[in-house]
Amino acid sequence: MDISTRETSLTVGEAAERVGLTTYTLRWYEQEGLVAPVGRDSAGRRRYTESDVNWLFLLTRLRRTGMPVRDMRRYAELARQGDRTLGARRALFEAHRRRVLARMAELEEDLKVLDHKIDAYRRAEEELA
Amino acid sequence: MDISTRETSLTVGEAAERVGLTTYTLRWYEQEGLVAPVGRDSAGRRRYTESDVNWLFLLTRLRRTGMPVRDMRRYAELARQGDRTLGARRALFEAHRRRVLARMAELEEDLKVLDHKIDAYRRAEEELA
DNA sequence: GGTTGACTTCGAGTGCCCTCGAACTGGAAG
DNA sequence: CTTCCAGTTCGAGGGCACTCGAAGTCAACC
Repeated sequence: MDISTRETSLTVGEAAERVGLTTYTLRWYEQEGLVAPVGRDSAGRRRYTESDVNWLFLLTRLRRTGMPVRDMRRYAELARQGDRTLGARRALFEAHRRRVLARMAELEEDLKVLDHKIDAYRRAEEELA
Repeated sequence: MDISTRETSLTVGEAAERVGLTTYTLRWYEQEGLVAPVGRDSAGRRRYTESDVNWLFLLTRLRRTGMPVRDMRRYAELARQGDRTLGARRALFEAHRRRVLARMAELEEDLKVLDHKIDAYRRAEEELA
C-alpha cells in the first residue's frame, strides 16, 4: 500500500479504537445504514478515511445523547442525499438539541433528589452516632 | 374498606399513575425485589401506602438517572436491612451522584458538538441561498 | 344476579443495541 | 513455505427493561 493510503486510511480495528466502538459495532453500523459503505482495499478489507472517522465520531455523540439508532439512520440517509437536505438535517439537530436540554434539566432535578437523600442519610447517621 | 384505608392506600393502577409507571412495571419491580412485598386487601389486591409511593418515586428518579435495575435492587436490599446500612446507602448515592455529574458533563460536551453542527448547517444553507 | 372492569398470576414476547461464534481468506513476518 | 493475525460474511445469541396475553377472581353497580 502506498504512503498516502497509509496515512489517511485506517483498518476497521484502528477506526474502532479511534472512535471508541468495537469492530463488531462498526460493521453493524454500516450494515444498518448508519454509515455509507466504506471503501475497501484490494483484499476486500475496509479502509476508513478521515471523513469516515469524523462521521463515526459524530454518530457516537448522537448516540451518547440518547438518539435512537433509527433516528441516526434517518439522519444518515439525509446526509447521503446531499445539500438539498441541509435544512432537514439542521431541523433534526435543533429538535435533538431541545431533547438534550430537556434531559439535562431532568438530570438537574434528579440531582437535587439525590442530594436531599444524601443529606437525609448523613443526618440519620448522626442521629445514630 | 374503611375510611383510613381509603385515604392512605392506592390500587396498583392508582399508584402506577402517580409515579408514572405502568401497572405491569409496578408488579415487575416488586417481583424483582425493587419494592418490598406490597400489602394486600382482603381480596388479595395490592394496596400501596404513601411510603410505598414515595419509595417508587425515588426509584423512578434513580432509573431516570441511568441506574441499572440491578443496582436499584442492591439498594432496595440495603434499605430493607434497616439503619445499619445507612452508611452503605449514602455511599451508594454519593457514587451515583458522581456518575450523574459525569453524565451531565458529557452532555454539555455533546451539546457543543450539536451547536457547532447546527451552525455549520446554517452557514452552508446561506452559501446555497 | 348479571355485567363490567380492574385486579390476580404466570410465562412468553418485544424492542433496542449490540456481541459473538463459525468458517473462511489474505497479507506480512520469520 | 508455514504461521499468524486481522480481516471477511452470515446468522444466531445475549442483556436489559419492560410489556403483554391468557385465564381466572372479585367487588361494585344497575
